[in-house]
Amino acid sequence: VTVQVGDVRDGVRSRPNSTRPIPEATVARLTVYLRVLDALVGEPAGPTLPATTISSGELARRAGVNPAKLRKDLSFLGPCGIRGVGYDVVGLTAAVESALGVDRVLPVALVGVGNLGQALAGYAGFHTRQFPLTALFDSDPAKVGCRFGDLVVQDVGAVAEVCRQLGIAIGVVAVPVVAAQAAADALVAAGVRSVLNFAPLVLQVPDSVQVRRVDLGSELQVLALHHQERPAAGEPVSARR
Amino acid sequence: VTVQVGDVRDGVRSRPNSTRPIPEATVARLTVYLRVLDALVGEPAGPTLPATTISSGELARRAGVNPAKLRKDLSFLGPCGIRGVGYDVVGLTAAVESALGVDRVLPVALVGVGNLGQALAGYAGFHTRQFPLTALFDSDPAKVGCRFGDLVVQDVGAVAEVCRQLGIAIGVVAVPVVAAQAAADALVAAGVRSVLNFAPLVLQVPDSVQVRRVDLGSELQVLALHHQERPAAGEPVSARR
DNA sequence: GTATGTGAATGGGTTCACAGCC
DNA sequence: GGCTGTGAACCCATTCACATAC
Repeated sequence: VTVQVGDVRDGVRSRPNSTRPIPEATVARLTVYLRVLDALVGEPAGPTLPATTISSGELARRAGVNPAKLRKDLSFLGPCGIRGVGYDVVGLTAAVESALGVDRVLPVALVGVGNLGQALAGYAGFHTRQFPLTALFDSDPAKVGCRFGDLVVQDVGAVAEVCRQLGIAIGVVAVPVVAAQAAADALVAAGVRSVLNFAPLVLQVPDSVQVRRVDLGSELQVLALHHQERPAAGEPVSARR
Repeated sequence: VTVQVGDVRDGVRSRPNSTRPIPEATVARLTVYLRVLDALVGEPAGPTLPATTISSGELARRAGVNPAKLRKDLSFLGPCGIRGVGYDVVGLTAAVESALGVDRVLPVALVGVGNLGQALAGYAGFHTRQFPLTALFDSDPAKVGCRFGDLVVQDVGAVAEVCRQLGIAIGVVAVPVVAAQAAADALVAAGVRSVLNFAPLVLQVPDSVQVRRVDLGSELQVLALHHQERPAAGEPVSARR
């Protein structure tokens, strides 16, 4: 099943597509469900059989979401469960993978092989079949030429040319703040249209390029705000009404 | 980026008296505005004066959002601009900081000092005045006892006791998947009510604990899905300014 | 004239509740 | 009996447009 999502950005709305578009928020959660499903098949399956099927309630619990929300999310893939029973684990996994388009191979380039860059390179979920890490760049002459795994670090000045040659689809920016915009510019010049930015600033890119930000500081601050609003630890939340 | 488990359903509602509740989505963007504002004061200010004031349009452009959205967001802080002029940079900075409660000091503990953990420890925005990195833990006997900066790595078995003693408010989980749930359990046992999780799985915690997930794999997959939906690079790379 | 602040309108996402199927 | 799938209601969030203030 090839699910196609409508253009999110342009004002060309009101285009009742043949296939329903998958909402933004649902896409984000589908990746979570996939994580949970993958973990499921790896499980010893406990006392029972290898748990060939799972209910929306159980899957929702493991994914940390509301069961109704989960069912609604999965409904965008078309009917993929069995009423009165649940979802077939391998079948559902396949359906979600298909919706997310895991068959597409998107070569990744990493700009910045400092602490963070090296950590990312070794991170589980990176360097998979879908996202082969294909090029490394750094501006530090001491790092250029070094090998990490089977890749050699190249100078950041070569980003545009090399990425274009290798057909890089996704660029990961893991350089210090001061170098981040230049790195993004180089990726854009190379025709990269998807960027994952770990530097704590907002990259300026053309509309045709999508950027996702991962910002530790922001995450901490959001946690902090909720922290002080929560009731002190210890007692049930129902304490004060 | 943000999957949050736990009780967030009515946001900031529990405080009828003080400021109006700030919507979830707005809080996330306030941290971005703060980033942009901080970058502004550090700027040489170009040909003009040190730019003591800034318009919603300019600030929105730098933050990558719609001007109307930005004004609506700021309106939750109460009137803080000057009509016909714009926002005073230092005044606005103070207002946003106040809304985010940057005066609250929340000690942070880091569980897992592998590649990722070390990268995080050195990350800008970590180890600030608001979020002092106060304890390090790892399960690897080779790492226990090592010093990073002015901290000594302790065994992960000591998490509960040490975190409680130090009054740790936020725990960061940067261990491999297999060890993540145990790490979270230890943090929860220590009374930590806010967790930032970098392991690619959904942590199971009580409702009284909030978790934010940062998952590289999920980010890549979301990028990937949008990637294939976008039109191939066709339009001119119009100036980003 | 210019730019903020904000009700009102619009759109998207979540939750509910129940119909439909096993 | 149990569980999925989904319209409908509800709620949050974005955008619009203009009154308001400088």
